[in-house]
Amino acid sequence: MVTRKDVADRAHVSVTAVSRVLNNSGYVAKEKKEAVLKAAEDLGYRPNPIAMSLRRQRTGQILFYCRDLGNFFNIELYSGMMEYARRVGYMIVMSGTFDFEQINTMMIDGVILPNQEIANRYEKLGKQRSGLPVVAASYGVALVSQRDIPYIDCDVYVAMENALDYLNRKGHERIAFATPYTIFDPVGGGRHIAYLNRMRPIFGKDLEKYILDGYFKGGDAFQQEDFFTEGKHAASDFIRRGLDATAIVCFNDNLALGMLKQFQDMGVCVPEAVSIVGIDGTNIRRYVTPALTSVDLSTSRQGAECVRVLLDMIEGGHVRSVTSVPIGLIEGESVRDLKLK
Amino acid sequence: MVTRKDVADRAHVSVTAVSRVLNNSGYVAKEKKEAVLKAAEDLGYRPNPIAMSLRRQRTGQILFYCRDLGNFFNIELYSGMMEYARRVGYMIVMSGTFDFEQINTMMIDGVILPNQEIANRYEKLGKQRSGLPVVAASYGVALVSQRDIPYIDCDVYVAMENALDYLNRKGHERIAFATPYTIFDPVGGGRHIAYLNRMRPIFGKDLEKYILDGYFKGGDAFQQEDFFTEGKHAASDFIRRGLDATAIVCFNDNLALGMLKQFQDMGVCVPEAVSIVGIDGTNIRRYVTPALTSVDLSTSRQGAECVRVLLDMIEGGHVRSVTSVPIGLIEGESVRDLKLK
DNA sequence: TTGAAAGCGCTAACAA
DNA sequence: TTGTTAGCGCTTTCAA
Repeated sequence: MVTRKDVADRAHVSVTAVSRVLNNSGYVAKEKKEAVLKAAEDLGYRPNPIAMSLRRQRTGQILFYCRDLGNFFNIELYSGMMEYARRVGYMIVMSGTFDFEQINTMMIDGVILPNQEIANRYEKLGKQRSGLPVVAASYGVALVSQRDIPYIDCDVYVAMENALDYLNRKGHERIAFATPYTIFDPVGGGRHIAYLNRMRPIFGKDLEKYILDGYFKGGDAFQQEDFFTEGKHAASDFIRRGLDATAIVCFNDNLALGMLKQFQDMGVCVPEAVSIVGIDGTNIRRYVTPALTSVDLSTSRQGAECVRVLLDMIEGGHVRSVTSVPIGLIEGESVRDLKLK
Repeated sequence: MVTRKDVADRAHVSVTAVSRVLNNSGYVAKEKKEAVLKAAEDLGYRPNPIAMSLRRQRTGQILFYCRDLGNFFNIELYSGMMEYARRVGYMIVMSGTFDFEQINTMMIDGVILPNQEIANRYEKLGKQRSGLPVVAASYGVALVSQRDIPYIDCDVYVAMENALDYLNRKGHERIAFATPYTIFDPVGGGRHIAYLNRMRPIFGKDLEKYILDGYFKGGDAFQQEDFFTEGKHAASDFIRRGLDATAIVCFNDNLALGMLKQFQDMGVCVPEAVSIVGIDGTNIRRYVTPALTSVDLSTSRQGAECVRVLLDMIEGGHVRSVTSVPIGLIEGESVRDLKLK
């Protein structure tokens, strides 16, 4: 390994001079400058990134506290983070363990937590290392229980309303909901509440029949969650219950894909027999037939915003408590227009 | 930030003593030891990872030189790397730029290159920073042009043979091939060669009609490649050419999914009208209907092996030139058994 | 205009 | 058994 000392020796100057040349700072005689440059070139000198980091007390790395790449949503969050970070010279490292303590052993300048539940836990258990900035992605800011952490929010209450509005416009009134969590579990968040608010008037006391829920047993925010498989179960239940709903809103795209798959395996046509809407708007929706109609949560944008806000804290010291990303809807082929009937 | 110095002051000992206690090395009097532990606890001391890294000249990080998470194959490689790395206390950072120089600014102990093409370029352009260990994933070791880098190989020649063998067993003789590269482009590698070898006797001079190729224009190993979209084009071409093949082998799963999607959009039934086999065995194959039959390349295993071999170089100094992962086949529902006819 | 020296947080050889 | 010291590679006073 070639160090500044080596360059200095070769150019017959001090390491200080080398630093000045390489950083374009301070005065240094022209000819010495050239000598340094040449020596550095000859030796193939490369600055040592670790030493740089130690010196400036900054790693240029951010932790995305997540391990599950099985959920396409996380992949998109991550992609958004990567792209933004890359442009501003940062790196994203990904890791999620059961042990927050491990965060303290990492070379990072800040942490991005993937949701409120983990953020809450972090507040309680993890905030050991003083001064490490943290932001969290959140899904309905009204449900955030404490505000010590800035949130980059995506309002899934609105997302659910978008899904239901869209289905209404297509003539659907009786709409079921599939979620892996139990319907009153706060983890379900705004999606659950919005559905209940909108559908209670429609279904009255029959409402709970139309809710396909509770597939995750002993739910734990840290477990690897297989939404796809639970979606298959939800589809089976839908048929078993003989529901007369014309459409189903799914907790997320992975789950929607599971339902779609199971329906197709059972010979139930989508969208002819039943329509499906996902939530997330992940890219994967394009890969299936029928292409999934899904609520667009601007996920990669949310990832990018997480990085932006975090860097604002790291570099500028600014803290903004909540940032939001827009919600849309992406039409696919998984919803039948009943008005064309 | 609390340092060992702070702890030392509070415990009325030297920093050396603190180090010894915290590292369980060397002698230190029992009562001092306890004082140190208590002081560290009181102060909430955490070792500074950057200083540790500088000291031991090791970052505990490995670069996966890749940026494209749109290809499920890369996601699986990455997952395999992450899991293995996690178990041995390393982190994987992911980044791929057009500029190899940037690698020199990263806090990493080694690099994993995602394929031979990039490895070749790296050899030519990048090997600036001396001593940084590198391994590469490869796809047919016979095609590796130089051996300065250890390869973790996955023999896609065999993979293609597996696909064709399987199709033969199911009664398919006339089998087309879809690839985004031109058929004689070495980038295509073993898949191409194996196909040509096996199908030339079948198709004779008509062979090239059955090859749907060349969709990537001005192919560049660094570009973001959209296999899915090119798969759609390949499917359209298949129909347009009016081919009488009963099955198609696809370059990879993403491309296969594109073909499947396009066939379905055009009303061509898979596998009734035409069978499809992918190569990769990515998890995504389960998400579509019909589930994709695909050659299993042990991708996450390959990712893990990349890390294992690289760590062998980093920590042990051992170098092994080629490591291989097994090839299998995962049955889905995208191949029709013609023998049941 | 230049370089010696101190320091970022940590470890290890050495001396006491 | 303990602490002083030098050093990992780099930057930045500070004095010359």
